Amino acid sequence: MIANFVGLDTQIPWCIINTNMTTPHPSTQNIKVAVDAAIFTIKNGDLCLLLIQMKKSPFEGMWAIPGGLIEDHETSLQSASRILKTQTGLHDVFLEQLKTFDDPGRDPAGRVVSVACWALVPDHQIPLKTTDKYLDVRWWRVGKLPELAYDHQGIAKEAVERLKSKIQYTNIVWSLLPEEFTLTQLQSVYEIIVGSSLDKRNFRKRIRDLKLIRPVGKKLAGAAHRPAELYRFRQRKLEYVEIV
Amino acid sequence: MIANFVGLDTQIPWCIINTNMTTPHPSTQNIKVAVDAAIFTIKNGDLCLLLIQMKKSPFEGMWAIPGGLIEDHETSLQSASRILKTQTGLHDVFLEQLKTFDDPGRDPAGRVVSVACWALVPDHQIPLKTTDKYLDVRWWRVGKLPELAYDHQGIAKEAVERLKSKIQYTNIVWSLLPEEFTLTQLQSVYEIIVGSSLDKRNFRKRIRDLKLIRPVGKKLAGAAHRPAELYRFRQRKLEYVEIV
DNA sequence: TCAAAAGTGTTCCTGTTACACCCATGA
DNA sequence: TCATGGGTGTAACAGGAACACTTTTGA
Repeated sequence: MIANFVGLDTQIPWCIINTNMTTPHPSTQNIKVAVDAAIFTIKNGDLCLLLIQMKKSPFEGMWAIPGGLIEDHETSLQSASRILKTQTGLHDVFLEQLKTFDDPGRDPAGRVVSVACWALVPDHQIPLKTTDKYLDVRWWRVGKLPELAYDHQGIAKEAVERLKSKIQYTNIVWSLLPEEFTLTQLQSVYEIIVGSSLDKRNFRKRIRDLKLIRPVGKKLAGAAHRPAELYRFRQRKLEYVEIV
Repeated sequence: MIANFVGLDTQIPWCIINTNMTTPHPSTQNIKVAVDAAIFTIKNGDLCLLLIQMKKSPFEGMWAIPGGLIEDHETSLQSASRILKTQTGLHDVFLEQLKTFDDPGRDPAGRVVSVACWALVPDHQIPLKTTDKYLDVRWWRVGKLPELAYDHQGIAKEAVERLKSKIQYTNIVWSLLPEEFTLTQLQSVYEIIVGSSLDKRNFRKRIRDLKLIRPVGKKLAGAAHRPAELYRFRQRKLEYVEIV
């Protein structure tokens, strides 16, 4: 099959990265491990990211993605879950690892490797909790983020990309919606995230075929028009869309 | 648009994860940061993973994905690149972050968070380098891996999944092939990774449309049949397939 | 002249896109 | 009765899948 491959070029190897060939097992390693949690929601028709305003120098007054050092006994996801609960009071939402940010210069205070996680929470009325560690906590429209501390601009960018991509082949939007919702609400969430409008009939056909949601049997009355059927996700946990 | 969302259910929150609400900023954190590098190649028609045989207790004699603590001044990718060069002598290949493995119990010797990376290298004749740190180094067929140390079975599994998925929408196979290759070799690599055979005419049509490769203008003679045209990738770096 | 792999187009089918009208309700 | 958003089907199109024979070489 793959038998007659041409041999590898005999070019002289050169090194892209200025590697230091000392032993990779220093007895004392001076690196801290943190978590940053990019928490998204949809508010008033916009995708929003939760940011905290920093109290401590050198980023005093600047906005940042909430985070902190992980504890010796917890995983990064548990740590992110803790941050999520502290800031929003929410739990049991979509939350996963994004990427680890480990540029040696990313934190001016010292070497900190950060495992970035991201989460999706439904729009909710519970007020955000300002702790004494921060000056303020707020939802910011993803399209109009302020300048961010550390390398958090990069984290935000990658998280948004992941969201846009993952919404296409999974059921993660369950975590942005209330338990019961209408098809119009569902479509609206997709439109906000992908950033363009979708055809109503095609959208409904596709959603029906995916079998991720089921009708509840109730209608949402109270508006001056035909009441909408309510739906629920079959699973409120990550499912991949079946590619038949 | 998204204005008339139903309010969030008033169910009583319960906690999935047994979070410990002590301060997330312990002054002394006792966690080490490592890198593990899952290095793949294709040998004799099989997808293979590079494993080292461990010297140290408690995994003495067991096979593992090569890795080590990262140094204070380097990123995880630089660290992985160093490992890659040490083991294979290669450089300038596809290498990216996979996921961070951080279960507190994953290393019996203490808390080690590992940033797993993965790489693809072309089949090459350069012998693998056994250092005095390991008993042995070998390529193992991915379908027949031995029992692995730590949580390396999980790393291997996720890396293979990522490879199978990423081959579909990027040009990463450039890193598994010599600089010049035939369309049959290219198809063979795809077949080995996806695990099923592909139609020759459809494959060539698709590859032609993707415009990732270009003919070199040479033919590979020497076999008792019509000589095959040689091709090169336009870019020997990550490109995403254009979805027209 | 034979064996072996290289190379090349067309038809069919399936899934995606485009598109317009009636329905149920509250005011 | 009117304004508002909810709800529904079909026809055209495009991209993917199935499929077989001729070419070029070395032995």
